[in-house]
Amino acid sequence: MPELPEVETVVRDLRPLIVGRTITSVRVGKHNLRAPWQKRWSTVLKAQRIVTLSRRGKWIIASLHGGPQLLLHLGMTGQLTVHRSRATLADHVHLVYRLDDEQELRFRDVRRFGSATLFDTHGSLTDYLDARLGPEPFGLDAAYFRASLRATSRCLKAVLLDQLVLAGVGNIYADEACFRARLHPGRGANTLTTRESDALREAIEAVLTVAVEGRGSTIRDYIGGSGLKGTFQDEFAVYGRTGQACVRCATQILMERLAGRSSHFCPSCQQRARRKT
DNA sequence: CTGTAATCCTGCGAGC
DNA sequence: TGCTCGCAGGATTACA
Repeated sequence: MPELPEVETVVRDLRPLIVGRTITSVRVGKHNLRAPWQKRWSTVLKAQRIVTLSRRGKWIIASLHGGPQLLLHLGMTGQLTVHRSRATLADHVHLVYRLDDEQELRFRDVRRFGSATLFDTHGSLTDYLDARLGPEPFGLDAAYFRASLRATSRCLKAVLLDQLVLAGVGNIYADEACFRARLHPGRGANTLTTRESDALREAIEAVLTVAVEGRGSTIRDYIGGSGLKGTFQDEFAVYGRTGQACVRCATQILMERLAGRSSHFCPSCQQRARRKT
């Protein structure tokens, strides 16, 4: 599923297509997403102009003129794309927002782990996200990140996936960041030196930046808001490359289950303990 | 506080 | 061809 670079791409793609448009009607499919769609939300949204579209972590926020905010999460297989109203409806489309220009914003999600929720007042959405998300990874405060790592014995992989520590990193970019920082994802977070912690923070920012530039990664389902696939999957150093040669030293990439997720790393470049020479 | 597993779903590839 | 199994970009909860 979409992690920060994919969600950012969706938002950037959709902005010119839907900001300034007015929702004329909402259609709901027969299956619920993660959060059941409340009937009254359709009424609230009707005749509302979309004023801004933004991203926070892996969440998408559409702010409407009257004040309500639509909060969307793509889960593992969510797709958010604009189509002409007359275009045929694909399978697994669960929400359709008709716009005032003969177009529709469609939320397709095969596995239905995604969600769409409406918040009536600005405050409640902020509270909802603040309770779940730490700071954005770009321009992250170095002291904060060091302190966050020092404060826990959990392994790096678990910490990077923890949205309260850092918002937006998922399974792919956690592995890619660890590789770039030459750190084993199983390392205890509180065993890192200051230098290592800083290297990891920089690696996260670097990999996310390049991934955004590449419009994210498409492994199977992901597409941007314009329907285009991402390209960063072609630049993976470790993710999904189990058994293949490390791009840096040619050692075979290993896969290990950490924090309940497949974790890929080079056993030579990313050693769990410092090598005794 | 940790880690682990299960839950919500559908689809796809591997192996038999 | 068809079956079963395991696995998949996430978030949340229960439990040892």
